Parts: sequence; structure tokens; C-alpha cells
Amino acid sequence: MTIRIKDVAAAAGVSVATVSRVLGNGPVSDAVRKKVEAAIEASGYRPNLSARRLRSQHTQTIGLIVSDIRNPFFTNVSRAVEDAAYEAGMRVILCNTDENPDKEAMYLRLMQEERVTGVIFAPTRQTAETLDPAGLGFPVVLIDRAGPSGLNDAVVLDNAQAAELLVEHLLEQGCRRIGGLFGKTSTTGAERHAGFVAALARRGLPAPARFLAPSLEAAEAEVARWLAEPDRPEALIASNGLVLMGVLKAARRAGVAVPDELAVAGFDNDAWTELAGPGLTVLEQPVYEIGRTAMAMLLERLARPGQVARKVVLSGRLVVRGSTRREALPVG
Amino acid sequence: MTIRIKDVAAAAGVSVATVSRVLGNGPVSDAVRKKVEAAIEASGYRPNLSARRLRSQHTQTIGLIVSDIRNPFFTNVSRAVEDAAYEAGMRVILCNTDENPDKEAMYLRLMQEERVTGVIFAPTRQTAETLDPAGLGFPVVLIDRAGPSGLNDAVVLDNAQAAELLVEHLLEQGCRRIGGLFGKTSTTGAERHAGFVAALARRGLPAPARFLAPSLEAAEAEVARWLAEPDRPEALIASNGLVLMGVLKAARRAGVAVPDELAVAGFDNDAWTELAGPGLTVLEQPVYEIGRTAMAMLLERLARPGQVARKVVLSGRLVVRGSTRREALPVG
DNA sequence: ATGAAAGCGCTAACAT
DNA sequence: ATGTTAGCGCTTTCAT
Repeated sequence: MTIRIKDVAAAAGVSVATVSRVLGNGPVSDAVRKKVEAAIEASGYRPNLSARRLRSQHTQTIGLIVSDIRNPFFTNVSRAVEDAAYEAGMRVILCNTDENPDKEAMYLRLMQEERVTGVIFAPTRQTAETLDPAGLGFPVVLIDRAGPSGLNDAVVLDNAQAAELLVEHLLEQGCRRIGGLFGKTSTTGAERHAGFVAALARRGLPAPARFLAPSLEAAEAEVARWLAEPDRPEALIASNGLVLMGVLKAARRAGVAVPDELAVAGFDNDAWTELAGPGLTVLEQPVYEIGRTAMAMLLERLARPGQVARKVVLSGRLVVRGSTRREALPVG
Repeated sequence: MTIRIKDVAAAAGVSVATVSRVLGNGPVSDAVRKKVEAAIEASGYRPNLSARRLRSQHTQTIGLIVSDIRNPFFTNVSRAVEDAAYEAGMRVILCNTDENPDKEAMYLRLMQEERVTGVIFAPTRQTAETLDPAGLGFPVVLIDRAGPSGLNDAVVLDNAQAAELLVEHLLEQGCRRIGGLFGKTSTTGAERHAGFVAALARRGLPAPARFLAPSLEAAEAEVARWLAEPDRPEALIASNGLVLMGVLKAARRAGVAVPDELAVAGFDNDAWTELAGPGLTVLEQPVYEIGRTAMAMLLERLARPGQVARKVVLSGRLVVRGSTRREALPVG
């Protein structure tokens, strides 16, 4: 049926070992290499990667486990990871967990069965805390959310600092009743919440916060409720791009003007944030770089397995736009 | 080193075949099954999928080849495909081609080496025209862009009709100088262009169009140039979500007000289109459904290989928002 | 530089 | 219902 290496060998008049060497750039004389390559070309032979992986014990596969590829942060990270992976001759298996610990466990198990070379993983808080990298059989680089103290390699944003930057900016604009919306299952959410609380506490201000599932729908519903309350906030900080969208949709539905009646700021400088409403003030993460860094760390870890775990902390950049502009805000 | 099936067999006091049967839900007595499952649990055994695939000749893997996962259309399609695939016990390999025919060929070749069960593919026009599904060794379902007459299964939008809907709407709003921006390498672009031309021709109107690479940057640059020309259009139709973003960015940079000085409409009803500017008029594709339909067609094709190729054509829905609102437009 | 042969871990005949 | 065994297609010793 399908052409195997022995068919190519027979056609070229050499042994299967020689064909294998041609395929793997092993030591073969030029004359023989030519003959073999011609036979491969003529037959349309395609090596069977399952067989190669089984025999060589190298799968050249990495797993990328995120909560939802539709979250713009992960969309961009995934593209960066795939670019870097294919450049390094690796393929990527992408998994969406929806922040569901059961799915996380299932996919981690799948990664073991695939005998992946390594995994890049954005875990929920729950999983991050209990993750034992030793028992998995492959190295893990955490992204977006770091696990507990130095057990895993990780590349993350300085989330507390980032949240503080946003709060400071709103304070400078004269806002006082500043509310925050954070993911309830992520470490990211917890860290950003901590920065949010710290920055407001320094001024002796309250830090009203809501925790929610990281989806557009959940955010929109939560914000709609919040805006209907008597002492609604004059500014809102959204912990990720999806939640930020939800804030804007809810404000629009409720007829609350941005920034006149509500200042809005959030995370992730996606293209649309420049175009929405008066332009959205956001904290930009170096998204593509996070993906490539994670991949690079994974490759380094594979090269030096004994090396101590490293955590790369990247800083965000505040991008000020109209959604928090002072002149339009209710001051005092 | 790692635990193999024979280790589990030895621990449970049975043969490897019995363990394999337990794994595959074969006929095994309850008592033995219990014993084996206990041994699996105790040892932390994980089946080696490469070995299983090699032996069984079933990879349970499908390939998803798109131009760029960051294109919101493909982001959503990919999520739908992955959901459906994992439900069917299949893995997905995602590939980004950037509409580069060389990359397309490379990934198609990779799919052969993976011995994938099937592929869902959004090809460039060039590749779509020359694609020989017979020679590939696996079934292909095309999405977004159909190939030539009935050679491949495909699920597509009625692109010409969709473009006509947008044009008709703009005509109703009183626009006359309507420009179009289309992907230069995609069949989608060509089909949408055809509908665009047809709708305008019926009114005896010119149909100025520009063809470009499907990226945010290319669109922004092209539109910036166009808006600077003397007889610039009073309305612009963008052939996909990325290009639509580019139109808006360019208009904003050039200080051209939407919709007062320029009406804007485009494809893909992403969340952000509701929030950008006055809200964007878009043609909504049933995105998630396209992904699931493609997966379903692939599974059907696998079940009935001889079946004649089918093309599922889905209709888009016009979503009217502020970016084309009549009262604000320069009439005549 | 090349070939012969073993075996990666598993499933599927075939036997019992 | 369970065991024995061959072999999926390849890479990798070990010879020569």
C-alpha cells in the first residue's frame, strides 16, 4: 500500500540503513545520496513519523495548554509559540482548558501519552499550586501565571506592578471610586488584584472588586449588575481583554458614557482597543515575546535538565488613550 | 525507565494482550479488568501513543491548516474544530501558512508524514486550484475558500451574495462611490470581489477595488494611500476582520470621520466590531458552526470514502450598525 | 561508507 | 476469556 523505507532502499539498490542515513543527514557518499534522493522523489515516499518517534524516542512535539485560544492574549502567544516551534523542527499540540481543572488534568495526561518533549502551560491557580513538575516526565514552562516558589520555569508579567500602574494613572486623572474586575480562577487575577488593592490602600481608598469567570458573557452580566447599583464606581479596571470587552458592552447597553460617566482601563493592547469608543487605556503585555521566550526557555531546559528553575518577569507598558482622559472625567 | 505495557502485565499477572484489551475496552472479565486497572493505577502507566499509532495505523489526528490564527475568523473556527475533534477522540495539529504557498506545501507534506486521519484546510487560491485530493492519502475538507468544481468537500460562505448584501445596504444609505478591499491571494477575496462588482454594475456604478495581503499593516497602509487620493471613496467595504481594523486605523490616523466622511462596512461580526467607533456594520459568518460542520464532514467522509464531494454553502447575516448610518452620511 | 539485524511499545491474528 | 506471537516502519548498534 503505502511506500516504506525498504521500498525506497530496494529501488535505489541500497540498504534501509543507508536510506535512513540520507533522511537524517548521516554519513553517506555523494553518489549514493543522489541515487537515494532520486528514488525518494520518484516514489513519493513520506517517512512515517509515528515509527520514527517510537524508535528514536524523540517526539519533537510540544504541548501548549491554555484556557481559551479566543482570549486575544493566548491567540498571540500561540502564534509566537508555533512560529518558534516549527523553526526548531517541532510540532505543537494545542489544548483549550476553559480554566477547568479536570480538563487540565486530562490534557496533562494526554501530553504524557504523546511523550511530548515539553509543555508550555497557563494553569489555573488551583493546578499551579499542586503541579509537581518532577512526576510529569517532561519539562514545563508556565506562562501568564507562575506556580509556587521556583519549582517551575515561568515567564510572566509583573502583574501587581501592572495593576498599580493602571490604578495610579486613574488616581492621577482624579478618579476615587475605582472598581476592579478579576478572573476568579487564575493566579494572574489574584496578583493583579493584590496590586490593585495595594495602590488604593496607599491612598486610604477602598478597593471594591468582583471576581468572575474569564468570559465575555460573565463580564458583561457582572458589570451590568454593578452599574445598576446605587454607588457605582466612576472607574473600572478589567483584568483581561475579554473582560474589558464585557465592560464596554455593558456600559454601552446601560447607556453609561465612557469616559464621561465611567473611566475604563484594562489589560492587553490588542488592535481593537485603539478603535473602541474613545480609545482604551490599556496595559500592554509583550505578547509575542512572551511566547518566544517560553519556547526558548523550554529548549534551554531540555539542553540543561539539571539547571535551577528560572522565572522571567517582564514589565508591562501603560498605553494611555481616551477612555481615561482627565478633562472628560467627573472630578472629585 | 518508563513503564511499558509488559510491566503492567507482569504486575497484574496477565499477558500484555489482556492489558491491551483493558485499555481498548475489549472483552475482559470483570475480575481481571479490576486487577489490571489497579496495576495501571499503581504503576502510573501511560500508553505510548506513537507505538499505538504505528501498530494500529490509526493516528486519530487531524490537521488544521489556516493562514493565521490571529485572524478572528480562524481563531473561532479553530476553537470549534478543536472542541469537535477532542469530543471525537482526535488530536489537532494547527498550522499557520500566512497565505504562503510554500508553507502550504510544506505543511501538507508534514500531514502526510503524520499519517493524519484528515485535514481541514483554508487554502490560498493558487493552492486550491491545483490541489489534488486523491494524491494526498487523506481526505480534505476545505473551509472559507472552496476549490474547483466538486473535487473537494467544502464548507463556505456564499461570498458573492454576502458582498452584494453589503453593497446593497450602502446603496440604500445613499452611497455611490463605494470602494472595496480584498485579499489578493484568497479565493474568498475573489468571490467577494465578484459580488461587489455585480451589485454595483446593476446600478451602472464603478467598482473601484484594491487587492492586498491579508494583514493589518498592509490594509492600514493601502487605505492611508487611498484616502489621500483626490476622488477618495465615500464608503469602504473590507473583505475580512483584519482588513476592517486596518480601514478604521487608517481613517482615524487621517482624521477622516466615520461615518460622516466615510461609511465603513466589513466581514466578520467579532465582539470588537460592536465597540469600535459608532459600531461597525458587518456581515456575520456562522463561524463556530463552520468549524463544527467541517469536522462533521470530515468524519462522514472517513465513514464513506466513496461518497461524492459535497459543498455546504452557508449564508451570512447583515448586522447594521452606526458606521453606515444614513442620517450621518453625505447624500448624493 | 555501507549492511545486517535487533527492537522501540504496542495491537491484532491466531490459538487455546 | 485469555495467551502467544508476529510485525507496524523506523533508527541504531554492531559488523564489515
